[in-house]
Amino acid sequence: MIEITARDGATNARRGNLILPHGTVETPTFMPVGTNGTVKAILFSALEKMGYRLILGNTYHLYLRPGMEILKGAGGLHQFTGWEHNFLTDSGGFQVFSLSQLRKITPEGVRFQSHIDGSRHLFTPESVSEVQEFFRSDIQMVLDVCTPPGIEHREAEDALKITTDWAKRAYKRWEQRDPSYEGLIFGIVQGNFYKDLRKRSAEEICSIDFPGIAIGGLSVGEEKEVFKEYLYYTAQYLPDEKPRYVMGIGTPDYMLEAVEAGIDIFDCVYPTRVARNSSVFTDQGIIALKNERFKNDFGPIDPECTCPVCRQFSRAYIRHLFKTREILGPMLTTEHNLHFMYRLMERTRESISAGTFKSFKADFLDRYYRGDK
RNA sequence: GGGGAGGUUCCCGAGCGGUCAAAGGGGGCAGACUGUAAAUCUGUUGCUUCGGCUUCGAAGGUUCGAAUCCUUCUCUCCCCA
Repeated sequence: MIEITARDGATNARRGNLILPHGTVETPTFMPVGTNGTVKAILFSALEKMGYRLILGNTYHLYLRPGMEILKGAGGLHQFTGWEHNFLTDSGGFQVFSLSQLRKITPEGVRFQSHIDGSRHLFTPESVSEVQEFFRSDIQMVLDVCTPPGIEHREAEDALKITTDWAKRAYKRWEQRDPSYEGLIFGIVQGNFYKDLRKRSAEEICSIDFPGIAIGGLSVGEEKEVFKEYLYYTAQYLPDEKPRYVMGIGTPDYMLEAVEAGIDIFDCVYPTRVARNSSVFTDQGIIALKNERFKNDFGPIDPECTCPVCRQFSRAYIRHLFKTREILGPMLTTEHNLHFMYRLMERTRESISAGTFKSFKADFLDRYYRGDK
C-alpha cells in the first residue's frame, strides 16, 4: 500500500511511502532494472548506499535461468541474490512483446520458445503468478499483452480483452497464495494508442482490487507527444489511493512528466544500458564520454554531482576506460547514472513537499535541454 | 656467401590483367539505445570545386588497360653455410 505524505497542489504530483514486505520505499521512485537478478555492472551494496530500496527482476529470464528448481532451492530471489530490499518482478509480458517472433498468444496463455536454447514453454497468468510467488517477489506483475504503436483498433482490442481476462485470473491465483507470502500484485492497463481502449482497460483493470496499478504499453516506440498524451489520459482513470506505476520509462524528461501525471514508480533499462555504452546524465543533458572531445577533459562527469565516481574520476579517464574496453568504464558510468536518477527523484520528492514541483520541473528541463555540456 | 618467402589504403590481411579507392578484421570517428536476447547495434573511415585526382616498397617497362606481368634496385623474414 501507499501512504501519500505530500501533494504538489498545482499538478497531480504526489509524494508518499510505499510499504512493502522488505521495507518502505519513498515515492516517486525510479527502479533500476536487474533482469537476471543483478543490476548490470554494479554491486547491490552501491545501490543500497545510494538509497535504492526497490529494484526490478525479470520472471521470463529468471524462470529460464537459473530456473525454478534453483530459485526454490535458494529460498527465493532475495536469498539467492543477496539483495535484502524489495524486488518487483516483471511478468514476462514485455518479453512476449519484444521476443514476438518466438511466441504465440492464445487465450490460455503464451507459448514461447526460449531465446537461449529454443526450448518450448507455456506461461499462463496463473503460472506466472505462482512463479513470482516462488521468487518471494515483493511486487509481482500480472501477465499482460503489450502491443506496438500502429496496430489496428481491432487488434488492440483483442490484446486488451486478453489482458483483462488474464488480470482477473492472475488476481484470483494471487488471492490463493501461501499465507506466508506477503508480496503484492499489480494489474497492468493496456489499450494501445486508442483512447476508448485506454479508458476501458483502465476501468476494467481498476475494477479488480489490485494493490497497485501499472500503465503498460507506453514508451514502445511512439513519439514523445503521443506518450505524454496517453500517459495523462490514462493516469486520470487510476485510483488515487493506490500506487501507480508506469512501466519502462527512464529518461529525466519522461520521468518528470510521469510524476506530474501522478505516477509513483517507474523503471527503465535506459540509465544502465546507455551507461554501458558510455553515456552519462548530467543536469545539462546526456553526454557520450567515448566522444573524442572528452579526451583532454580532466573534470568530473558532472561538476554538480556528489557521487563517488564524480569525486574521484575524470571524464578523460573514463573515456580512456571505454576506449580500452576496460570493465571499470561501464561500472563507473552505471554508478553515476543510477546516482543521478536517485538524486533526481530525491529532488523531485523535495519539490513536491515544498510545493514547487512545477517550477523544479521547468527549471530542470530547461537546463537539461539547453545542453551547455 | 647460397636458397626461399614476402613488402597492399592507420594496423593486420585478402586480391594476382579490366567489374579495385581495393574483401574481411582491428583501430579511429559519429549515431542509436526507454517493463534488458544489449559491456550491444548501426553508419562512416585516401583527396575532391563531385567532373575527377592521387594510391598497393622504388624506378623503369609490357599492355587499350597493371596492386596484379617483366627488369633493376631496395627493405623485411626464414632456412643452409
